[in-house]
Amino acid sequence: MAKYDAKLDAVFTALGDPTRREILSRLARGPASVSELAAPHDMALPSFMGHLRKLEDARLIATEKKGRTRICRLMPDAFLPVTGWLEEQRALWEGRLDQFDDHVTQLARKRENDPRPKN
Amino acid sequence: MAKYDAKLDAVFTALGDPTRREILSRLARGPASVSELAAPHDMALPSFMGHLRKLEDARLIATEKKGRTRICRLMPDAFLPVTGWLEEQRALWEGRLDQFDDHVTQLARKRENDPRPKN
DNA sequence: TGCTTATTTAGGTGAACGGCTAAGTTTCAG
DNA sequence: CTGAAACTTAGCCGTTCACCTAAATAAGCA
Repeated sequence: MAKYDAKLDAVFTALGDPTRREILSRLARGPASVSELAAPHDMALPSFMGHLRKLEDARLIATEKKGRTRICRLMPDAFLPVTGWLEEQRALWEGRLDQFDDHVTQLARKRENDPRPKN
Repeated sequence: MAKYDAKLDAVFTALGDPTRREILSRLARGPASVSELAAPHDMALPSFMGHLRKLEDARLIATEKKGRTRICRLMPDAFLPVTGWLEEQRALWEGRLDQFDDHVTQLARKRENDPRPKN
């Protein structure tokens, strides 16, 4: 477990910014050039490129230069560590609920055998 | 859609730190006091409290002061916006794949009616 | 009351973030 | 060959991050 940890840092923090999430949503619909991606974002290009950089560092996107334009595309597998971690957490949490259920069940059983021990 | 956006920022960036993810994993097994939580983390308490603060701001945990100790517990519902967003992305992505399939299918059909148009 | 435990507050540091402008570089189009 | 398009590099700026130490507070307990 926790094999993905190094990547989780990069991916989660990359997802922690609305601009970057919007970029991903756009790219989910298909590849696009930098300026196409940047157009809806009221931001200087260098700032915008910073976001692309982070997404690429986190392997959430890959880019390729074609002539003078750079094409970006989504790398959906990069979400796997994230969904994996969330799944782990859910398992832990539900495991805990099960224990709680067991506990309650056991209490109930005890009460049946020996009703109102004290109270 | 995107109703959760404000929360997504806080939750994703909260999850972007390994210390904070470990805290969540620990709390998935049940509530704990600040010092219990801090024990495995080689870090000064004030630093550690900073992490708890962020988790609480993101509503991933809730805390309550009991006497001189503060008890922390997981708030698993805070993951819903995250899983929701990931689900949205997956839907977009798969929608795109479907379109691609359609496109290929159409090309194939065309080719059957009119084999080797050029090549 | 006074000691100890469990935070909490205050404040400081260096690095990273998210934004900017200005000035390249590379490629395409005429 | 020249100019516009599409990035790219360099560098500055104020804020937030993730740490730290030192000192203050609050609550049990002997």
